[in-house]
Amino acid sequence: MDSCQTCVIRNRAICSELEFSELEVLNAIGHRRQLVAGEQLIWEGEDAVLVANVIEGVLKLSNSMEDGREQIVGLVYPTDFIGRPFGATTPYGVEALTDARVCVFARRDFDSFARQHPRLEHKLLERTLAELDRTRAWMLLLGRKSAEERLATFLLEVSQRLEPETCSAPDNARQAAFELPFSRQQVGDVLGLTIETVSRQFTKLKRDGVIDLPSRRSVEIVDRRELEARAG
Amino acid sequence: MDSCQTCVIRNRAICSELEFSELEVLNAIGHRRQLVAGEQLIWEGEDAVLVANVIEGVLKLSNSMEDGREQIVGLVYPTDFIGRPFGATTPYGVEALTDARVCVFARRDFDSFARQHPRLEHKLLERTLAELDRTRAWMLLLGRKSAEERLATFLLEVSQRLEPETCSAPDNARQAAFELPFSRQQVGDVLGLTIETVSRQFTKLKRDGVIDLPSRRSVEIVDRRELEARAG
DNA sequence: CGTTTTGTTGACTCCTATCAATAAAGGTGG
DNA sequence: CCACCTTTATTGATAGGAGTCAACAAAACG
Repeated sequence: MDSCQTCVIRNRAICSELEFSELEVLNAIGHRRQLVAGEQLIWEGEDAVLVANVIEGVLKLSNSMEDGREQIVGLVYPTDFIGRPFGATTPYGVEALTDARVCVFARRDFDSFARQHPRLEHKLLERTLAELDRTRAWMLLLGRKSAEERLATFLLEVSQRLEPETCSAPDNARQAAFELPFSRQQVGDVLGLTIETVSRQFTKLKRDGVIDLPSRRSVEIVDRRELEARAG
Repeated sequence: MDSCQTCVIRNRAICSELEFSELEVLNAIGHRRQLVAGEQLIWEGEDAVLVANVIEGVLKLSNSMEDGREQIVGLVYPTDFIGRPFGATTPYGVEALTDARVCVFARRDFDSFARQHPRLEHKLLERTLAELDRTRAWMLLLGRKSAEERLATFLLEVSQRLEPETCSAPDNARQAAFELPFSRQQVGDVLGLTIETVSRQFTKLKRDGVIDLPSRRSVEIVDRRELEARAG
């Protein structure tokens, strides 16, 4: 049952477009792994021994400094690819933010499989290019936006990437209400802010009637237009 | 004479590893273009009509906001690839910071050539992955580093990527003295700082004997160890 | 329930942005 | 080659936004 054939992300991850016979090979070199929230999959700077696909859950990629300062440099959602193929080391740590299921491969196995399957490499290239675009857009936020603009931008992005449990909604659906898979500290680590500043900005957006916060981790976008205006 | 055969970056760009016959095809669909400092090659958000390879010079990739705030999201040097293959739009502007020579391709021509040449796509994938790593490292700088740490980190990186005119030095040579291809404003746009803050940090590093500034655009690293310490 | 973790709020500080005035380079044309 | 003008960089004074430190509140957890 844990095979590519029954995989829920089968048609949306980089393994889509592979033929039946190819999938069997891929299935043989990879295996499923269940992660609990907070579990580390890859340590920053370690030899790049594995790569993976996210099946379910949200994970963070992060860089940190010796003195403890940390910056989340990427968030990965279902269908996203994790790890550093064709490289000696994975320059960022990977940790599950929610319970998660991933499909992991030994990097060397994956590398050689990929090199023999141009369609897979092409998919990976398209994904990597898209991720680079997203990352660069985030640089504008980190370099030039105010705390309020950062949080507003973040909430809008999360509402797009967090799809509803039910698959009935259209592909580009934006959720008005959702559960944040992040603590305040993690939101700070994504936005380059302290936890206190994040908290104050949440409070401000709520006080101004732009969002509602039914509970610690849940957010409801009350006035999307206004939130977009505040995103800069 | 303007052919791939005589190209100075022939063996270091994504076109390396292509065979003679393939190079001829590539040569036919691309052409050289000379840019003067300040010339815009691609506008932010425009249809992705062209991609290019940098032969000589330095160019910036930047994102900006309606109110004029700008963030440089990437710097490209000789052998680097420019543009957004397989995508509808190029989400950042590309402008030459120095006089530059590039080898440009219509994106559609390049896309179809690439899809037929897995070795080229593989090279492009490796480069894109490396660029993504560099970009993510930059996020730590933008999100968490102080002005002094940012400038120190920047000077160290530039000294690595700016190779000497003479090709005699080893591949990973780090220049102690070099000409910055950037104005103070551009340094600010890379680091997410204002021009005044950049200027003050330059002055401070000079006053402390870590660097010397023989002229506006030239920098000499006097105490690399100390500069590294200040880079965080 | 008590304990621990996480989040909020307040007071205050500090770093960087902003505003403003010079100073130094760089170009241009006589 | 030099005066003139423009652009770029430096420096100072001040303000403001986010960080820091600290107390408290509210969930979460056992």
